[in-house]
Amino acid sequence: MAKGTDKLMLIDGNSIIYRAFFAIPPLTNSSGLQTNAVYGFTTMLLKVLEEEKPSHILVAFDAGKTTFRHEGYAEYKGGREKTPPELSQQFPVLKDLIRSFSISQYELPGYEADDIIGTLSRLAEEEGREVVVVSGDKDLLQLASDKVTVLLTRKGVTEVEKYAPEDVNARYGLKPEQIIDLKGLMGDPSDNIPGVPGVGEKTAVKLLQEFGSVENVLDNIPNLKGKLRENIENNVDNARMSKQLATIFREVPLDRTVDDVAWSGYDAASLATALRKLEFKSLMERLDLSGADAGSGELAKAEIEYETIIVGDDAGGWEQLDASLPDADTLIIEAAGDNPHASEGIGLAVMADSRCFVLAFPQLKSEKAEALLTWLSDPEAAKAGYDLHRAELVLARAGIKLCGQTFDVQLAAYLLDPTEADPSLTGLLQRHGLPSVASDESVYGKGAKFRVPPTEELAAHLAAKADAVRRLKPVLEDELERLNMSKLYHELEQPLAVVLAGMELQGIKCESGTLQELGKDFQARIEGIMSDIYQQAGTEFNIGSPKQLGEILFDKLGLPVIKKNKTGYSTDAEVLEKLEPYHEIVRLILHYRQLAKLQSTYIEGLLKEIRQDTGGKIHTFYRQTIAATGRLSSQYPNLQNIPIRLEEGRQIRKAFVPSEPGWRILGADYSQIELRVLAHISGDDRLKEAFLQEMDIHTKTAMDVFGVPKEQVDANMRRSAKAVNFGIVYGISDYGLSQNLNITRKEAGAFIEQYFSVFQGVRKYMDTIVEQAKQDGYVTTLLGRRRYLPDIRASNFNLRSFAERTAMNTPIQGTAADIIKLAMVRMDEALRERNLQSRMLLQVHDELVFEVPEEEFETMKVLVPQVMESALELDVPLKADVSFGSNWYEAK
DNA sequence: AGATTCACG
DNA sequence: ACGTACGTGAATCTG
Repeated sequence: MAKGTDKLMLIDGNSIIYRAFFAIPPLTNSSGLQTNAVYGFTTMLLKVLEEEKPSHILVAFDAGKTTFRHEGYAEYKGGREKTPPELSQQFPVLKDLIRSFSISQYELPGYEADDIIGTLSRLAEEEGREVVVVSGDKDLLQLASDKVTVLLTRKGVTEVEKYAPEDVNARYGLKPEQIIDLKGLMGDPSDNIPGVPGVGEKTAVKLLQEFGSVENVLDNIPNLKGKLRENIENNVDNARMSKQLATIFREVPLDRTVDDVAWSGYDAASLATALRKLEFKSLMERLDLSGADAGSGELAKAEIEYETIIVGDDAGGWEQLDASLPDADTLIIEAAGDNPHASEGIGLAVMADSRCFVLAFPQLKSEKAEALLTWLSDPEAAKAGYDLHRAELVLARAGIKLCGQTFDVQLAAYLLDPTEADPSLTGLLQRHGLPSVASDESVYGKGAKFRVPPTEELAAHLAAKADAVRRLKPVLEDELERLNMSKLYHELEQPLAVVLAGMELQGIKCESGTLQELGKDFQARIEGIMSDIYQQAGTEFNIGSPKQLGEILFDKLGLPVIKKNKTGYSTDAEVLEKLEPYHEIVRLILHYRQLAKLQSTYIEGLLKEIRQDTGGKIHTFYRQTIAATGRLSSQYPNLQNIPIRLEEGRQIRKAFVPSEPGWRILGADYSQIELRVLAHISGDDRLKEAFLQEMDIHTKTAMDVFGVPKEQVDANMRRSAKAVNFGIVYGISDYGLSQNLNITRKEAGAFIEQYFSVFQGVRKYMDTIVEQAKQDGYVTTLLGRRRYLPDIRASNFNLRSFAERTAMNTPIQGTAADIIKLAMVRMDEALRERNLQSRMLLQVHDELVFEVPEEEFETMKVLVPQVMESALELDVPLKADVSFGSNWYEAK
């Protein structure tokens, strides 16, 4: 869109969306979302953009329910119909769309959109700029001046009427600044502004033409007569107050300037994607965007703006590659298989300006690859890529150190929407309306059909990926900036990726002998229990088959059915525990299950993962882009769920030992990090006090909830309080708590009520966060990590309730994740700075595991908790407990 | 491939 | 009235 001369456009978002909602017949897109108000707003927006060609734009919104106007007059806007849910649903949709237009938006609690517009227009006027205000509300006419024009929507939203001061005069016979006097006299039923009864527009205008202002009218009451005089006499205060209410406040403390809202047009691709999602096809055509949208079916052919050069000992091209390396900035590493510690490299692509160099992976061994290896390992050579964490591991397995990772589109995309199910480059491109690349599956095949295609085809695919990274990078960087996550990305997640790769490559030593010994023991007991079970059942069957087990328990033995699932009887542990009193076999089955799990998942599973080539170590792979809350996850194998709760399983931890003689395992875990985070973000005084006094939090909760002194808290009370605390963190419901404590829903409800009456700040937080999620459509952590909750406004009770609990839980769990991630990055720095040999090996959500040489025991015992506790300053102290052991079992 | 079960925080 | 606790990964059975 052509850039206009210097002109600021200020749009009254609330007013226009309301108008549009009532003016446009209900439209619904295929996913059931009503979009009429967004559609109406957009058509209006396109029209005014085209006609006015502004250089700066801001859309202002009302924020929250109460404003400073309510302080003087609580009934302000009272008696209004509640905003229909079909409309309030559309607010977040509209706000997203405005973002896709790259247009600024602003709202500030306590002020209305009018006030924001009034203030920014004043600032612009003072700078001598031209201003256009767009609204459906004629109150805004008071802003008209020789610099400020007001566009009012007329029937519907697409037609607008232009008001310069002389137009205001022509229409009302008044000067713009008299509009507030007009309101003062005639009032405004829609805002519940009283005015003077019996005075409508005509009388008000007549009075103002004679006396000029409300104040002057009031001074001249003696000169009036009859009913009019009586009405005004009786409503002097009303008139004054009404005028005040109608006056736009032009001194709002904005943290934006006119320059901040500069607009240089929209990005066609982003807008196309957004409009396609909304199914606004006519608008896409009107803007000629169909071609800009990669997801539109008829795929826009990517204009190939780069040259693909195959490099290799047979193909040549080394000199050209070496000459281009100073300009190289994009790297793709392709490997076969999901586990990067056990994947063969296929190839790599390096992009420099308009040249993309592609090599088969083995070419890295060529003596001509020296310059390339230097580039890969050069921390000063910045590299963008896709899943560089994985790339670092694959390269490391080939003996090559990767440095200089500065931007990873997969990681960035995860921060922008951690719940997006499709993390592939192909999916990412589609969502951003960029030219697509072939899916890996279509190039390589899947499962048994996996094959590496001929060189030409492979090269084209890798080059297309490198090109895609290059296109995505600026788009994602902008989005991170806009959503205030740049710092989170560059200072936390990106450095963490490198720290994780280091931990994974280091690995943790695991003694196969210890596992095998345990396994023999488990095996003997499993066999014993199996024969007992067969005896009890009177027949042999597959105990591991829930179907066969169900038949034995419920059909043959006639035990009561507690719960059913899709496929038949449920036989999970919860059900079996309830069945224990009925038959001896139940206890045996529970024990069998427990041992079978240990044997298959932990003994056999871990044995398979021990690598001889790295000295009997296990190398997990932490995934940084999976968990919706910001937590890490661990795969191949999962080292975040090694047994601990039951003693039999806990023995497994004895196999995890230091990799050097004389070293020890150090475990450090945060104490109650989630409840401490809750104390901080809710600001609840009692909860904060509990942590400031370093009390046992569950005992303290029991004291407060049951209203008894410490001595009278028995084990059962503490257990209940503990369950309530868990429930609070998970987003509590009476049903969930009742299940956990095996009590009635009513009793659980009473517990919760009692808790909230004591911890009122927590109740307030829970209410506020859900409300905020409904308003914004997302929640955030302390570091600004964001999670969208599309179901928060669902009419389906289950979906909505789930989203509400998620809204309560995610800021807590996510902030705890932020904190330990920060601690890990700092810990890595601290180890380097001090030249320590100790190594950080594992992270288990609130725990870090290290291996430490003897001479560093004392240092680490102090350093680790110090770094963990100071990772982020909260209103309550963070606490980390440390312990040493000769294996992971003992470090408790 | 999807469901079930269970290990962890 | 509605019926779930929040977040993961792995093994196994089944259709």
